[in-house]
Amino acid sequence: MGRAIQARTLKTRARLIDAATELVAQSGYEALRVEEVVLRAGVAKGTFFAHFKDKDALMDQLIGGRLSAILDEMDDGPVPRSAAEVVHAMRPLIQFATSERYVFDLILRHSGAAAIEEIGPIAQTFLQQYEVSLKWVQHPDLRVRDDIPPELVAEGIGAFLIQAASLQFCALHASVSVEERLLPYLEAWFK
Amino acid sequence: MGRAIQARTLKTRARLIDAATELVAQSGYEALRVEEVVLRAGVAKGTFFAHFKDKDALMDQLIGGRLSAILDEMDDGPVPRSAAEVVHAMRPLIQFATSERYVFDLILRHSGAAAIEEIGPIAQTFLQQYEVSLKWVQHPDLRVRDDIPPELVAEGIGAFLIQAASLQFCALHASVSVEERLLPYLEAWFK
DNA sequence: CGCTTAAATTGACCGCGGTCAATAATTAAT
DNA sequence: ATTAATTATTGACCGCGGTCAATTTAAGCG
Repeated sequence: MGRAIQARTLKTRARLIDAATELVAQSGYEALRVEEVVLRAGVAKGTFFAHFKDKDALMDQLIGGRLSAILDEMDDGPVPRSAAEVVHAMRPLIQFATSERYVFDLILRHSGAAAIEEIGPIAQTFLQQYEVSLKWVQHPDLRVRDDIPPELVAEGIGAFLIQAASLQFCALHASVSVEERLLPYLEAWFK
Repeated sequence: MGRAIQARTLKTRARLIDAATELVAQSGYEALRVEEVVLRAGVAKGTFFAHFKDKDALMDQLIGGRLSAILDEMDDGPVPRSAAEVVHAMRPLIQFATSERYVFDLILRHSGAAAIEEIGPIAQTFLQQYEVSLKWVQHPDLRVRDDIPPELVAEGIGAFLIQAASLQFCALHASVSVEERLLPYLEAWFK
């Protein structure tokens, strides 16, 4: 057993995250530089890497936090009653995930974890999305096909979310909005 | 109007690609270093970037080439007659795409193009996959649901391929093989 | 052949993520 | 308080992708 975490450690960690959050608010995720974070936080570069395995680990936390908050709001809201309402309810999620190409790529890259103990904030949100979707799909107000198990439908919604979002960045499909693209996919699950 | 391309240019380009291909065969895609490629090709570092916009552009070509060759073979083979046969026919594609985490991430990152004139080799293969899938789905031997348009089913197969492949890298789902995971998704499209 | 002009090549240099041995600050025990 | 053992912090340094002004090579022309 090691010792308890020092108060200093938590303070430094908070300063790093605050600095990063401010910089992201200013110039977005892609433009974030570790050197600028430590400069603003008033610590040395090495300190950053004592707190985060790498730059991606910080991003995982920042972006995972936002995603989780959005999913919490989705979960608190009313259960959608049609494919169109599902798409509408998922708008904030898609909006954020596709706000920057860099963000979307990072989400994909962190969607799975190599080991159970390594599951990070973003990977968590994929489970969260599955659970919210499953809850909706199992609700009687939402009339889903009864010849496909609800678990599969919930997983399928996740797959289509990714598909719709990734097509967002594709010039061939840029004319159609994410919502319009997602709708026909989802309608295939409904009766 | 510029001048014609020099023979020297083509030779240098070929030497770079050959060197890269050999190095990948030796140690995989992730371990590839631009410095090693130019060393083996016998050119300066700057020359590499005169031929490829960045390292990713080389990877796009190497990986896109392999994917395209695999899809050509899929297209030449017989049309699968069931969900299980579809999964089996797609095995080589999944196999290669999930051979390295780095490869899969790169494929995702290049799946869409920011502008029409920028569509690279990997983005091309997504169209190719769609066309092969559509051909299968429209073939009378494969009995697909008739209440969903074939174009949507073809797109859906692409989405499920990505989903199944990405779960491959997730510890929570590592026990199930990609083929086993893909099958129930596809069966939802069949009658 | 020279001469001009465009294209290809070079390698020193930069930006930035990430490492690590040395140092400083904390804690626990005597 | 003093000491010993942990933990946190530091910043010089490295690896590697990518840039660019300078140089070399080749193509087009009289």
